[in-house]
Amino acid sequence: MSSFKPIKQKKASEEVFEQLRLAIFDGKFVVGDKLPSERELIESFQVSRTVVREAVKGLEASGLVQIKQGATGGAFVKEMNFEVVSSACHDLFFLGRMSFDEICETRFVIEPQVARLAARHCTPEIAEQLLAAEAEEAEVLQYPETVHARQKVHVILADACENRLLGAMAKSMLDLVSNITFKFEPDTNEIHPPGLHKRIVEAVIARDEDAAEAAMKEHLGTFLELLQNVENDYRKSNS
Amino acid sequence: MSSFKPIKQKKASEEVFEQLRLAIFDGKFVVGDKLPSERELIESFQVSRTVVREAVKGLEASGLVQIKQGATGGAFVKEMNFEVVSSACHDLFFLGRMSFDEICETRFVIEPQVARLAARHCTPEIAEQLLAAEAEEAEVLQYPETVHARQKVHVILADACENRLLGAMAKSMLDLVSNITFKFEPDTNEIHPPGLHKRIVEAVIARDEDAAEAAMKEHLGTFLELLQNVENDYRKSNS
DNA sequence: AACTATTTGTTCGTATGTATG
DNA sequence: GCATACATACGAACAAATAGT
Repeated sequence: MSSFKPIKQKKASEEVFEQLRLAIFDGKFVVGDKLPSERELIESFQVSRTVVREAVKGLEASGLVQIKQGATGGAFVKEMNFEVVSSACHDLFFLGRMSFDEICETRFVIEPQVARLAARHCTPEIAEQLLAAEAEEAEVLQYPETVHARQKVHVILADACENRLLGAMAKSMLDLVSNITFKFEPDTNEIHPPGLHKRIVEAVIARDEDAAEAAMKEHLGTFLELLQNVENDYRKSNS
Repeated sequence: MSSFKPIKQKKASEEVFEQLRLAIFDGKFVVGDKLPSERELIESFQVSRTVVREAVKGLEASGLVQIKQGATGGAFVKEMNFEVVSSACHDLFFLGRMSFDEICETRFVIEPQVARLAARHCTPEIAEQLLAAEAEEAEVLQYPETVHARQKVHVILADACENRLLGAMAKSMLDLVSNITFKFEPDTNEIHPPGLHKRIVEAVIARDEDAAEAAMKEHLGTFLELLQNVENDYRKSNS
């Protein structure tokens, strides 16, 4: 007898939001397509302009569409890429929901596998990029403003692993670590001596998956542990 | 000479959104806090109610706040959890930006490490849960409607690994795989015979990290390869 | 360069729904 | 039941951006 319907009084804008979202998922609007204009949506959904605008605004906040104004404006379905997971991770850390240790651990888990996959899919072009990055790295090591040069190898590997999700995760963690450690500027030469990437690069180019994974593991093992200690001290002295 | 600042004619609602977002990131509002009411925000920002509403709506779509109505209503800062990365992955797949193969590969990379970490942090409570899940799994194997029982072990491990990001990723991939494979309902008993989790559970409870990782790797290796073939056939026959 | 059409951005006034005390 | 405080919703109007004529 109690099998009556639970009348879901969903908010109108949520309803519109969901329907538009589903339509995009269903491929009724593909990348580059323009959603119906506000006026048309008002007609279709029989709601006020406020409701429509809130719904479309929600789509924009979700990264699904981009809104342009003007005569040829409207809400255009955006090319969604793997940056969404990166920015989600970014938010989680800066809201204090994710610890530095978790970031390091995640790097330690993912990057060796990324190196393995990169070794599996290594092409001559990738090899060239890796060698160039490593040469540059050794060259500019004395200039402290070129810290980012030391990340190039990691970025190249992330792109070369041919798994965009894992690549995005790796790059995101890398980004967070360097953002955080930038604050207390450790002696990078000590914490990250030159030549540390050499074995990784060699293994990847040789397409030796096991060696690539092992080399990355060893690299991150010493490197991240040092960083975690430094970060720990830094946090303690600031509280 | 060209070092003038570009006059950013940002939209008012974007401006309000950004300022509120920054305030939350800065800890000026912590979890459970109520943002100022619409009226107050109108006063502070000197904008219309619509602008304020769109901005707050954007915060809600970003998962930062939850809006409640009524006398004690308002926009409350939400406990942001790792669901955001899960939903980002969800969107990416359903938009066709992520392939089934990438999902499987990601699982294959992450879950063995999750098993390793779970073994490292295994408590008597976890052990109990694992054994219960495995017993239930063996018991209900003949009922096809209980497919989800076979995922319990994975979920428990994801929660037990004490790295929320890796746990969320693992659960998200698991969820996607079972959502997808549900469509073509393969003969699960063949593809996923009973007792496959046994070695994993034993290793985790014994806190043998290497064995846990290896057992999970072996489990996923055969399992995912089969699934990928089935999915491949399914997709071909549907196009 | 000026005009026009279209579309989003912003504001205001008003009314309604919902939860608390 | 009533008052209060809040979000939700509607509609009309004007502002601003943009492309085409």
